[in-house]
Amino acid sequence: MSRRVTVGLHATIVAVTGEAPRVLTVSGGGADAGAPALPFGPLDPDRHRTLELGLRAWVREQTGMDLAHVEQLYTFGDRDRGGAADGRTRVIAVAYLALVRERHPGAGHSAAWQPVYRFLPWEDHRGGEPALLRDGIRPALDAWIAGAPPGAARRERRGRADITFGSGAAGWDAERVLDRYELLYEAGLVAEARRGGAAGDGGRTSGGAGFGAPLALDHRRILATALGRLRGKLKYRPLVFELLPKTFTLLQLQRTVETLAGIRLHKQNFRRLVERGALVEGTGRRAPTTGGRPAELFRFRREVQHERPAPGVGLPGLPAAGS
Amino acid sequence: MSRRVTVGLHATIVAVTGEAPRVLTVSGGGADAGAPALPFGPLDPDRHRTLELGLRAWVREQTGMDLAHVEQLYTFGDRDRGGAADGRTRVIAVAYLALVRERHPGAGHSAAWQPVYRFLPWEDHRGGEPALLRDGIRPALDAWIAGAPPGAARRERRGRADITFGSGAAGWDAERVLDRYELLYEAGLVAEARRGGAAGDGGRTSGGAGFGAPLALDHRRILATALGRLRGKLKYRPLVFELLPKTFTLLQLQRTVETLAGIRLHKQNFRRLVERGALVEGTGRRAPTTGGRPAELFRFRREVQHERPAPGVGLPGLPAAGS
DNA sequence: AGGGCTTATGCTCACGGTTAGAATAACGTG
DNA sequence: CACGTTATTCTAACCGTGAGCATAAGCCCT
Repeated sequence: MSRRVTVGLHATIVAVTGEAPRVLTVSGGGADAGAPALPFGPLDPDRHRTLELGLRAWVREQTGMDLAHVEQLYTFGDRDRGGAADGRTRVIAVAYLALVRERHPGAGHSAAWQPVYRFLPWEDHRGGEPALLRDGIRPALDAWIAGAPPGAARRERRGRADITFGSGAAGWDAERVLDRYELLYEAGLVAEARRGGAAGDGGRTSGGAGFGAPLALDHRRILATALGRLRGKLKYRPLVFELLPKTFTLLQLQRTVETLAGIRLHKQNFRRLVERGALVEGTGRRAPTTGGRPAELFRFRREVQHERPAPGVGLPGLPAAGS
Repeated sequence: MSRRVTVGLHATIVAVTGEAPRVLTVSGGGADAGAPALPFGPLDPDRHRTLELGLRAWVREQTGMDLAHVEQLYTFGDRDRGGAADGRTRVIAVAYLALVRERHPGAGHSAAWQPVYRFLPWEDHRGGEPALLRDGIRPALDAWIAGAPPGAARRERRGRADITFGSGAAGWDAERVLDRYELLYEAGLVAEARRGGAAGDGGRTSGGAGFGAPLALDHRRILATALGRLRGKLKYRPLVFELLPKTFTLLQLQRTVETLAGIRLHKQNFRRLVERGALVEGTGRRAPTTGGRPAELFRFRREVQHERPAPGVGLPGLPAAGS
């Protein structure tokens, strides 16, 4: 007897406040042991004219929030990804990334902002390589590597770990968020890997409950996809400005980028890049001083998008785009 | 009464032969006047364990072809995108890009290879800017721009046209394939815009049947998405090698990249880039001569993927990745 | 008022990669 | 053996980036 197909719309809503990227979560529904979830709901084929409109409707309902910038991320459809109450429905998930400025979860809703790096703690390298990586993850990965039969299989694991988590020659590539999460998943080092999926190693490599806080369903995978995409896109699209107030100082701008990219940037060079790219223009006004020389307030020049092909803030490793 | 939801799996299968990128099509089904279609079929929630496996199954059935490299592109779900026989079913489309080496459509199938640039003729700039662009598209776009009320609205159209089709300061950005198709669609300059969608201008701006050959449903939009993604990804992923025989000359490699990117590259620099990136290694053998000094045959070094973070062939405009 | 602290802003220098060609090598052909 | 063709090597100018020094402009303190 044929199963039904349902399409779920999932929103990764990101804001930056207090030098931390945050994601909006709702209280996890049912299946998993109360892990928080991303806002989501099924596509209503009658009421939702487009997928994106359906997403906006669900988000408004669950969080009271209107989304500005929204983009599609990826569609997940494995049979075992969960999300179905019964076994008779096949649930496809279309995941979106949304960026918002405000911070009010909308009164009367159970939505709450959570720091992104609670779920992906190994991704924040602003204070150097996190201790968790050195003391927890790398050793666990080494064990996972050693768990493979010697020879090609083991070299294969070693190569993947080196390239995704950066080691030796290859540095840390901030964009490989999804690769890293998936590697940890396969190695049985995140809690979700033990919820029914086929963990490569049976999960025996890990000691505790896995690294980072879990989310419901495959929502942490979606979050990893979102962060990776966001980091990549910062370089060639002026997305940061969706997260900032109308006027801001260059340091605020820099901090926001650093917060998302998870790395520190050279101040003077960052300033040069932004100004040479004509991404901002100074308002004459200065910001309320915070201890030093007061900074000028800038505003985003929306026109750039109609002037240059790929305006972005430029992250190290890859030169800024636009010949 | 609630409509049903169906998920369609669509494949953009690309190969390069004879200095032209080609896409595999099947004879268009039903609705549209026989325009060719991409291979596709509905997800069977019972039989297809993952979306990608479902796609492979449909492609094998319709074209007798086994796919190697497959990646997801985008999910289309607008209510008016068509694809439903009756009005009672909501059809979501998950589109994929696949790269293949071979050229045999598999005997006994109606599948055929079509040059990609038949459908997107304005995208091939290898011989300089195509005449169609100068004599056909730009004038038509100018008319579309002039059709907007003076002031902000008109400036808006002008800006979009300039940035997507490159004009004046902004050069031609090979990756903006989708932007260009969508602009032409909005301007009523492609045949699909008149099949029921809400064309911005009612289509009155265009003379003939629209630029480029149409495909069934929204398949030309999918093709544009695929080509744009492919062009972008060439830079930081060694995808070209999926399209080449096991050994090849550097010129063959260059021609394949040029073919996809739609632009010509500087020979000496291309060679240096590829060699410095350690993407290939020479076999001692030489290629059968074609008139000049015989070229050495190279092979792809698969190991690079485990050595460097973002190996690709590098297109002009954006420097090659990997610091 | 002046020293010291803090953050903002301006400027320079070296390095590495890219662009654009010139120059040379190796093969077939008339 | 000169010539046309394609392959391969090398150079020189240029540009953007990475890193750090130097100066400016506020505050707080004595």
